[in-house]
Amino acid sequence: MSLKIFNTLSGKKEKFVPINPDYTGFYVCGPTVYDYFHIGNARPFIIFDVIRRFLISRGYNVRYVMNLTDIDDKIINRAKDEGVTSKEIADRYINAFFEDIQKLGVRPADVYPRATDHIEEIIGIISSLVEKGAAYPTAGDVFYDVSQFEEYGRLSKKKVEDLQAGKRVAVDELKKNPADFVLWKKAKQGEPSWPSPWGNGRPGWHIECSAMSMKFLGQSFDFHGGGQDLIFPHHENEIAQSCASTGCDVFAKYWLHNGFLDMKGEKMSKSLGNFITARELMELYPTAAIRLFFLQKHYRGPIDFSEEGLNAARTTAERLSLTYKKLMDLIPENREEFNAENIKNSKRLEEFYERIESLDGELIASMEDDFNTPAVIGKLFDMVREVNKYIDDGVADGPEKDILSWVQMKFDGYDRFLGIIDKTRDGIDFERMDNVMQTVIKLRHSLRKEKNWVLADQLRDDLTEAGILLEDSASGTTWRWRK
RNA sequence: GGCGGCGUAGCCAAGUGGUCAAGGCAGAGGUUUGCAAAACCUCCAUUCAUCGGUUCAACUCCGAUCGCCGCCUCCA
Repeated sequence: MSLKIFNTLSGKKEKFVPINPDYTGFYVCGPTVYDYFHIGNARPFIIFDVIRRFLISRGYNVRYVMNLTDIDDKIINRAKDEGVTSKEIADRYINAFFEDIQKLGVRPADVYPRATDHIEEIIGIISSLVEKGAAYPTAGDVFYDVSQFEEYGRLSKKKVEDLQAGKRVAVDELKKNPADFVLWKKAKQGEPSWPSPWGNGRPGWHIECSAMSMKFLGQSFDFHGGGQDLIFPHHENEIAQSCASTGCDVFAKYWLHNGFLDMKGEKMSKSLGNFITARELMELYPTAAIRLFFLQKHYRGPIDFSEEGLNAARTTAERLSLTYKKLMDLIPENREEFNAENIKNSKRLEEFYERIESLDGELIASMEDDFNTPAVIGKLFDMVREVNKYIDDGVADGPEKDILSWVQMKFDGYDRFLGIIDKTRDGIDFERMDNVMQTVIKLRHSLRKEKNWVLADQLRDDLTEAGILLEDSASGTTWRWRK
């Protein structure tokens, strides 16, 4: 099987053919750091990280870059409101960003370039565009001349003449063409600015991504990801700037765009005010549930945010984690290397092995088909049922347990890119807690031996109140946190 | 006005031109259990927005209609 990816540029699924054999370049549009990011913003952070981790697990050497936009109108306005510098605002929310993505189980990018650290590169690109006649300076501003770029509109499938320019926002009268966009903005009084050949000013929004992606990944690279709302104008403009300046045909080869998170049928956004921040949501739901909530839906489709959906995802995540914990508990400390030869004389083991092996193939195939995580999760739950059934039927020492360590390795493999199995013990010193609980369980065991059901039940009920669930089974009593 | 997307069971959500369609949540019954929990088994869409067309065969292809959403302005 080979990896197929839906490319916005062609509007079709395409086979993945890396540009460079040594590494795979992946650029994702990161946050503008003027506030905490909301749960809709979190979607690309999660999904593109999952895609990147899957690529890594398939053996690609991925170089993953996410920019931090640390200079723009919103940051400047916020700084004015609070009476602090733009840099203070940016630093504050960059720190918050790192805290939040870590809690969301998102692996850090390899590089997080900041716009303000790349003014020199940005000016370099603008200069070359001006030299080539692709951009024109006016009184302190520099605009990109859309009419000079034939391919303009290819990504978004828009024609410049069909755009309703000025319908909602007045067109800057300095522009030759309403679709032209600003590369360099003339400094206004009291705003942060940098010197340039066109006077003091600051970069426009789109140019930083061209500058930083090409600096870290080269003129042509494999993947460029972002939200669907960035297709136009942001990504269209990035292509125009980059290709006009370097003369290369391909800027990013595959363009990936995630769908939106809706709130009651409407896009969640800061401007509509219908948002909930990621950090607020993480107070209410475990990370695994939030990730599952996103991954149970294909990344290109819309998701409707709902409490019911999140609650369902929480129950689902718990089911998965419980099975994983069962595996862990059954596998001996000094596990034997699983050898498929050892199961040849057991029909039961052979069947189990083949069933898991076959589901494994289907799971990976689904992931390779444009990262179909909902189908992947479906296969994973087929496995969960197989494993639970297998365990329910009883597991003896030896090959019967060894095969479970093989299954656990499979699960670990999937979770290296999905990140939906809760393996944590909520930060509590689990060793000690477990020692205490073993004492309690022993005590209750003697009560049950005496058939003192009243006390035994009360002990269990009280523990449930305290947030700890006791579960009795033929092989003994186990405990877990109540969610 | 232009462009793009979506409409599958109570809810969420995959999928295929040809055994009347994965998985999850919720629900019903059962097995197991001292009870509980977990787990397992069974049931839960003759139907895939509507109407036409192509085809031996469509939910899957084409057209139209209705409904919803997004982009064309900052936006993940």
